[in-house]
Amino acid sequence: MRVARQPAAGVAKMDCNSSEDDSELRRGPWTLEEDTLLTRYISHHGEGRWNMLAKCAGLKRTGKSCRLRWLNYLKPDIKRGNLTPQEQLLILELHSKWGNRWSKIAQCLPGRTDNEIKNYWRTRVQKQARQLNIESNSKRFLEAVKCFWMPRLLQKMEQNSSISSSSSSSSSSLPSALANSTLPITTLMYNTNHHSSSVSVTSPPEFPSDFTKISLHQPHEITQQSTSVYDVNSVCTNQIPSDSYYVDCCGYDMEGFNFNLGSMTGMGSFNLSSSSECPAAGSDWMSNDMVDASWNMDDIWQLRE
DNA sequence: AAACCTCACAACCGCCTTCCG
DNA sequence: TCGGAAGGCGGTTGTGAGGTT
Repeated sequence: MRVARQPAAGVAKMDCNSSEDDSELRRGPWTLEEDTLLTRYISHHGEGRWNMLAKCAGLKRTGKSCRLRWLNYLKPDIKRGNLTPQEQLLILELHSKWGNRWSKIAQCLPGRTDNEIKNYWRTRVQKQARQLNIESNSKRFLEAVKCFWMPRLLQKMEQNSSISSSSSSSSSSLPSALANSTLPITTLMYNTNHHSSSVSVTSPPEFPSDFTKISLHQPHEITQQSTSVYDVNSVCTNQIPSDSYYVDCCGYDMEGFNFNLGSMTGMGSFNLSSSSECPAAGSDWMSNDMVDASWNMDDIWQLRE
């Protein structure tokens, strides 16, 4: 965890409505003492009435500042650490549905704050969009997320689950990574049999009917091929090679989708091959070092070299 | 070892909405 | 019904840590 910034020397600027007390308002990083004061006060009196709370607690902070500090940092049920693949997947899904409605998205991720999700999106997702020279709010990027990133997160989840299940109970049909999922809204289904496996994310009843539905399959009945360049129609009709996972894009309008992961110049096709042209989608794209919690989409989007 | 760069994230800002007298 | 205060939210910034050159 990062060390808090040094307390800012400055105080809040005066405005026309400032009282004398306001001129002493502190800004900048919170000190341990302030955190203690705020936590102690809220534990005794509860949240709400933030301006009054700030005064009563003896904090020289605005109510807003106290609220933010509590909600984003001090609240006991806040989760720390990297976002899990499940959480990342959910964020991608919900963002594709709701856009920058961070607080709404955060409500679906217990223990995660809107600020954290917003930061995740800005620092990781938008970074990838920049690297790919795609506008992060463009349809093109959205499709890239849906068709590459999401399935890989699913695959990651499956990989995690198979590792954990093999280390515990190999006969379990519900991997612990999924069984332990805290996702409140997304139904995760996992099936495995002798030759095939799938992970599906489906919409719960309370979601609109067009809510994202993606499935990850590895159908055994399709003949192996060395490369897997195929068009979107093939994907949507399940006529795809089996050396790669594919996405069931039922929930998406894939018409006119022009995207080639390898060159970014293809028309009407995209590449999930295991060739060197697209190592991210290759058979070794998910090596063991991606299993740790710090895994992120950089691993997915290593498109070049 | 130092300078520089990038990343992550806490905190702030300003606008909008809701609440309340 | 109105106006001010408070709360909520999304966008932006500042800064320390860690990595790279």
